[in-house]
Amino acid sequence: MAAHRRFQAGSLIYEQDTRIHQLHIITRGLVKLYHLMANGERQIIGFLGPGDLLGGIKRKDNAFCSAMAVTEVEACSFDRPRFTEFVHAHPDLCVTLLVVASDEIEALYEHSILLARKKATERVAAFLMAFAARWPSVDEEADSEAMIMRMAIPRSDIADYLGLTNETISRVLARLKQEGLIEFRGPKTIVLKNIPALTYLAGIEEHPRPRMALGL
Amino acid sequence: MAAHRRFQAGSLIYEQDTRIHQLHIITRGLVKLYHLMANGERQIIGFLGPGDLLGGIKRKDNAFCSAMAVTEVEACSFDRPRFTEFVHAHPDLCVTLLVVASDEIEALYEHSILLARKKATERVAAFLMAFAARWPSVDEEADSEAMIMRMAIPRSDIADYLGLTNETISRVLARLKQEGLIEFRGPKTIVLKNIPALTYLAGIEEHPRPRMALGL
DNA sequence: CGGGATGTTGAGGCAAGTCAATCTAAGTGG
DNA sequence: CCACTTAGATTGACTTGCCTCAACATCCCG
Repeated sequence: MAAHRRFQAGSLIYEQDTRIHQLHIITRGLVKLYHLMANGERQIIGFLGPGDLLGGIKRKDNAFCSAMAVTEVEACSFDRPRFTEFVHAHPDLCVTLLVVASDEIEALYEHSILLARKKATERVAAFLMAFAARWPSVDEEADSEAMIMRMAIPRSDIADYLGLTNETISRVLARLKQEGLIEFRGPKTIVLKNIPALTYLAGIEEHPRPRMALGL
Repeated sequence: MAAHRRFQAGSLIYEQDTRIHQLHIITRGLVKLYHLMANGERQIIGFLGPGDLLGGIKRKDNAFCSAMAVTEVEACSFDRPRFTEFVHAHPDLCVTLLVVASDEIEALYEHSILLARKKATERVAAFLMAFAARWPSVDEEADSEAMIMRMAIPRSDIADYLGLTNETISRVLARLKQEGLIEFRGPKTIVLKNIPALTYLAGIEEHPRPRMALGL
């Protein structure tokens, strides 16, 4: 029923406005979901990683977003009709998926607030904390509370996710570095030196519990 | 199992960070869902009307948003534990709810794009069209393609929903009026005179099909 | 017919966007 | 292994759309 699939970095898993044939449970790597607008602008809707469910449960067959592998990705893939069948046959699974979906809705509420009301600095801080919490890519620094984080994604992806531009991301990161909250080991590796301060900047009321994310 | 309830305009149905006891299917009126931030800013997450499901299906018992009746509201209300039981016992209902939830997620994707990328004019145009489509409050104008719309909500609610300020809403509406796309019959009643132009301004790719919305 | 809530309009400021010029890092082929 | 190449990142100067603050107008309800 399920097949193991592999996508190389940069490859499209499915494309906006085309039919989705499969549903994937990601086992390795990072996926970005994005939507292209008529004018060519791109909005990144979310990122998915190991344990997350992609290409979901929806009425329409056509994708609202494109899904692209950021790093190399491995997934366990199901044909949609067979999965739908399976869900119908297993009520408990269906209830579980409903809870996952409601968690996703709540996460989107929070992201709406970020996009609608937060300033660039707050957005970037929130992103760093959320990313670190969800994908603790590299281990903690030996001596301190710091955390070393490998960012697979380029600045422009962060920008398109946060509703900013890559220039603004650069400037904000530069300022955070200057203030001693973060540090670089090359542009893709960031050391979070002062996590409480970043959390405060992010304006986070509550620490996000780990959850299974869901992408359509 | 279910009880008919009535909420007067302006009353809280439930409050952010408090326990939700009931779940409501709205039968009349308009509800707004909003979240207050630490600094006192308010973001309106969505509006719900007849047929929509409020106070839902979620892991946590605590509400992320407050829900407030905008107009007088009538609803069919269920105790949460009993509803959960009922869902477990009726797999088909569960599948239906899953589809509703996925529609909601897709709608939130679109709203994220609006908040992240659209300009004030586009946001307002999109809001007018969406509001008119979802709650065709008053009939079409006899002679033309125009549509008369009664807006129960104040400018500040539109602003907080679109991530703008009430001043900006006023200015944009003034400009749309000046350009002949809309017209006023008092500040709460708007005539949509040129729907194609508004749709174009909104940058909508696809007309939203009617759907059941869901609020947490 | 007041008076508070809501809506409109104007002037000025600022955060982030835009455009453009480097700078750097990570490959790539000789 | 090193020069070359190119995509990505940074930094600076300038612009702009929306916010802020403030004054005024209008609506609605007793």
